[in-house]
Amino acid sequence: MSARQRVTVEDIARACGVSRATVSLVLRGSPLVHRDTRQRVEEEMKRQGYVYNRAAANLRRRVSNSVALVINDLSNPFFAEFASGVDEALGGKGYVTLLGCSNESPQRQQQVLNSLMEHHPAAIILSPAENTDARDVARVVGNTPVVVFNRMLDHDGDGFDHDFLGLDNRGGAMQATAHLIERGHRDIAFFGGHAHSSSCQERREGYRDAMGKAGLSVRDEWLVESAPTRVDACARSEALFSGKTRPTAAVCYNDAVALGLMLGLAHHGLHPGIDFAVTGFDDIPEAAMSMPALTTLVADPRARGRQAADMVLRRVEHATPVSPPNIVPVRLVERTSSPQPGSVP
Amino acid sequence: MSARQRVTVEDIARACGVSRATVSLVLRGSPLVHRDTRQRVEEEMKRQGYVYNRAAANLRRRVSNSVALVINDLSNPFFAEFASGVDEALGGKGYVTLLGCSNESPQRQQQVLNSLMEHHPAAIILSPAENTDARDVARVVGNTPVVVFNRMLDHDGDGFDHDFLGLDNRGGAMQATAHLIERGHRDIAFFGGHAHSSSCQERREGYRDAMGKAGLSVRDEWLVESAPTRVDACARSEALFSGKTRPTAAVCYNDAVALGLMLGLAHHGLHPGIDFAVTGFDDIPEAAMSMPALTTLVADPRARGRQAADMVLRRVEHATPVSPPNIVPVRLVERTSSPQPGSVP
DNA sequence: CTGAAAGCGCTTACAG
DNA sequence: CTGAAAGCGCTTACAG
Repeated sequence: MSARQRVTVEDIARACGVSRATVSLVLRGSPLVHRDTRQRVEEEMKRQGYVYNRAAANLRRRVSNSVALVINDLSNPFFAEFASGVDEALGGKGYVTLLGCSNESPQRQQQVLNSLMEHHPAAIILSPAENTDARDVARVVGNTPVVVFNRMLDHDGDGFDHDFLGLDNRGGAMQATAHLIERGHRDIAFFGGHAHSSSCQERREGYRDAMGKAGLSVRDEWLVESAPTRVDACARSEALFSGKTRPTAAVCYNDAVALGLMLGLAHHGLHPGIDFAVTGFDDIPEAAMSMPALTTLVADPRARGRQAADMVLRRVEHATPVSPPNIVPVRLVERTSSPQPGSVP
Repeated sequence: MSARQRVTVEDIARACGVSRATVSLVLRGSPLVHRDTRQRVEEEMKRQGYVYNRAAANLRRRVSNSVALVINDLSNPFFAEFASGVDEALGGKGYVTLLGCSNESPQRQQQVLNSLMEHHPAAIILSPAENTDARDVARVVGNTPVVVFNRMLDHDGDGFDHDFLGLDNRGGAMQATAHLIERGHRDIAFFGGHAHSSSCQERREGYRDAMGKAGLSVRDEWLVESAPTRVDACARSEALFSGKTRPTAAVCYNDAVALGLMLGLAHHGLHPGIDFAVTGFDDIPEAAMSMPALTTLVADPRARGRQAADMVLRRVEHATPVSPPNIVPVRLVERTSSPQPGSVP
């Protein structure tokens, strides 16, 4: 009673007077074993409190039922929702999620990947830290299938084969910009994000595309960088009004930035949704609940999480080759934050 | 080249002309092996791209380096931060996080626990779904150390030994209520939360304590339930004004509820922070950024995550017994959402 | 349908 | 310091 011995198939087999193989067949639901035998075995397992040791089984079968999920920033609701979607889909298919957080540090991410690889996951879902080098990732993951989410890696393509799931950043920003132009705005800024990140670059391109197509010019002082967070966006908001031509609207890098900007505007005596128009990107839950409600692009991170899990499991289970990048369209949802041009001086 | 054989200690041993035991000693950093031998082995491992199989090692050593983390709602920033803190602390101590999400469903939680148990985690950190029955949890976790976070389980104490980490809900709500009383409010409501949840009950008790101590009465219609989310709180906000004595302030179940209420007040033409006072609970990042900034209680979920990880690892590594419940004090932070009584009719 | 044997990749005494 | 042997808990052919 003291030495807490784990109960194994051996114990069950002995108690039932059958061999270990038979117990194993019961465990795996084989039709080979007689239903009476099966029932006896199952009752004995319950009686002794047997719990399957999947690690041992996986070792013997040379398979894995874990998937590593490496997240850059779990405190960002966008990625938390994504993670939740991944876990939901993996769980539904009998896989277990090995979680690792990089907190946007490529060094930490490398450690996390190394540590998770020791568990030989069947696949890896990587929402990379900013400035992740594809060659670093390639070195550690070996030939484990990888799907990269949301951001492209630096030096991508240098022989690191992986799936990619991302949003149509360019198209989304185009939609947002076109929407503001339709509303009558001509002096439109692009606000927030780190200019070196692939998603920011793509969104800026979409913005430029739409501006160019409408024959509108883009002023340098209308391209304002910020960390992709509410706090920094709020702090940087006055930069929008430092030039001589003040914009009447801003396409924001994402919702967090847009909400931060709205707050900053309020501090400057401007009323977003009345005398300044703002759009976001992502449609986080707060977007619909803000005052004014935020016009934004629906990215549905939870669905993206399920999708990433499905992509990676398809590769694992059907040994399919790497697919071309999977770029998900985003849909504009109009709310009250993007009115017609108002009384901005 | 085709049959992707995994490289094992055997391969390394053969290539170096040593035994598997020697390679194993190198892996585990034993001082027993000569430094030249060690170096040869390490180089060979690098050359062949060896990756340690920790599952095999754990099986042989009869230990585990994984900890199961079961989260009720990852899309809630409070729990996402908590999860992030757990992962950070576990990773720092060489453990890996097995993630599972219950999405507030006790049934799903049971499945998740069952699935995670097959990996024989060293410990379990459980942020339980509402209405989780302690006996269900006890049945599946066997003698694995468990720390329960944030909410008490139903039928707790019936022989299910576990650690508990929670917030001082009662004390926190007392502080918030006392703060409003100090500001001059007398008609104070308690708004939001599910009345059957332990945390809501405790917070309501703290509220009643403070009201009673100040000789103020609590009216039934001032106890308003809601789901602990922004959306539902917003929808339920008019219930505050259905009675004949309208409150001038509300102690809210948590920040999400407080933010939702503020929005609902705005829809009713009330200006929170000017003619109605509101307090929250948790201090989520949005709290400081809202308009008006939310007076609330600092719970620091990320630190709580690290703390939960430390608690559980102490039990695992030093085989310490279950501790008494660990109730963390919370600190009031005063912001602009809780002014003196205003012009409420 | 069931049993005996081998083996997944590692570690642990036990000799030398 | 190193080698040979046994074993963690399971599964997989292979016979019967």
